[in-house]
Parts: sequence; structure tokens; C-alpha cells
Amino acid sequence: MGRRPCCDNSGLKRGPWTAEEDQKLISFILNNGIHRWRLVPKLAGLMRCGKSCRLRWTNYLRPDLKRGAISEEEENQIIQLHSSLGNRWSKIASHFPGRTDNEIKNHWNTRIKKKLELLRVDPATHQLIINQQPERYDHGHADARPQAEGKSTDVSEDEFGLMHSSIWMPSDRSSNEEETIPQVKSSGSCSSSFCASSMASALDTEETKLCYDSFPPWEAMYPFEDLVLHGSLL
DNA sequence: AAATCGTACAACCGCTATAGT
DNA sequence: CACTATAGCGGTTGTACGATT
Repeated sequence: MGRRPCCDNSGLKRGPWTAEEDQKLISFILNNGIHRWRLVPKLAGLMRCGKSCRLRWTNYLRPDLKRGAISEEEENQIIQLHSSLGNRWSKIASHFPGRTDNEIKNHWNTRIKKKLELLRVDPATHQLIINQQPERYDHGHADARPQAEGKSTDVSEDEFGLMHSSIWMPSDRSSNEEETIPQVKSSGSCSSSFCASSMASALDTEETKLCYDSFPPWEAMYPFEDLVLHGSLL
């Protein structure tokens, strides 16, 4: 008949924690330590289930938590770890003392994922999205403009064209090469890596400036060799 | 000023892993 | 070995709040 629920929900409080509840939980744990979460709410005088108490403690009340915004450096590291570990948030979080898996997962889902999508990198595979328009750009029109968080952008027709042509596609490609893999030109500082700077300059709009200002160097994130190995440029 | 929309994040749900009996 | 209890994990939802209309 399956597992019993972690707790009997009848009569138990749910939803946001109050300062009073927080205080009760903190003082109980500091005085008694953590032994059995199931017993914690009873002993601490809380109308919560043990699971809720554990989550509240680990994600919010733990004294060793590092509160505050996730830095660019941390974000960079998260992306790298995600590319090798996938959605194993607890593993990723273990590299960031004071950060919780929930915090990193939320940050990934609300910010990093969107930035990657904006730059046409599949957040799941970390490969370039080359054969389709990103869904969030496509509002039913083939030439839908990139939009950030529902706001219209300053990306002009030409800039948008650049985004889809000169950055990824060889300038002299024929029309039936539309669905083929872009070539990465081997010149200058972009010789062996995905040239983020040229892409950034092509997308030199307020929105993309904001994006790049808080985004790690792409050369480091997605080196050309990796893209080839993962099949993006094959 | 009010209504609506979008975002960020806390919290919950359900499943799996592991320890204990 | 089988079963149960508990902790941990990842996906998803709910909601507060700021921005926009």
C-alpha cells in the first residue's frame, strides 16, 4: 500500500514560516541538536511536520548559510558543474559552502537557464541550439525578436540578423545550408574557441549588455573543442 | 491609483536511498 | 532477507513583491 506519509498532515500548519516559528526551531536545535526530524516539531512545540522543519532549517535557518546574491564567479562555477553533473543540485551545492541545493536550483531555473536560452545554449545539454529558434523568441512569428522577461528589446532587424547569421553561419552559406552546423571562423583571438566577444558586440544592446555584464566568459565556458566533442559543431 | 503581469524564491510533494530492526 | 522509518533529493507550485500598463 505504499509508504506512509512522512507525517500526518491533519492539523499541521503549512505555508510560510513566522518569525516565532523560526525562533522556536532555532532555539530547539541549538539546544538539542538534530536527532530525529520527526520528533523535532513535537519537542519544539511547532505545528509543522518534521520534513517541513528540516527544510526550513537546511534552506533558511542554518547559521552557516551564506545569504546574499550569487556572484558571477559562483554562477560561472555552477554552469561548469552543471555541465558535468547535470541536475544533481546537492552535488553542485556541495562545492559552495553556505549555499543550499534549493538556492542553486532556484538560481539556475530563474536566471542562468534564461541567460543560456537567450544565447541559444541548451541549458540541459550545454550545446548550442542551432537547428531551431529558441521557443521563448518564437511567439508564433518566424522573425520573432528575442525578448527578455516579456520586455521588448532594442535588438534591431540588423542586429537580430547578425545573431542568426554572421555569428553562427558562414557569411557565404547557401540557403539550403540553413539547417547545417555553423562554422567557427579561425581567426585572431577566436582561433580555437567560441568567440563570445564578437557575439557580444553583435548583440550590443542594452539588454544584452545587461546580460553579458553578469555573465561569465564564454570562451571559458564553451571552448570550441568541447563543442566539437559534444557534437554541436559536427 | 488600481489592475495586471512577471520574477524570484520559499515551501511542498513525491520519489529514492539508506539505516535500523 | 524483508520490511519500515527516516533523510535526502529534485521537480514543481504558491505567493510576495516590484514593474508595467
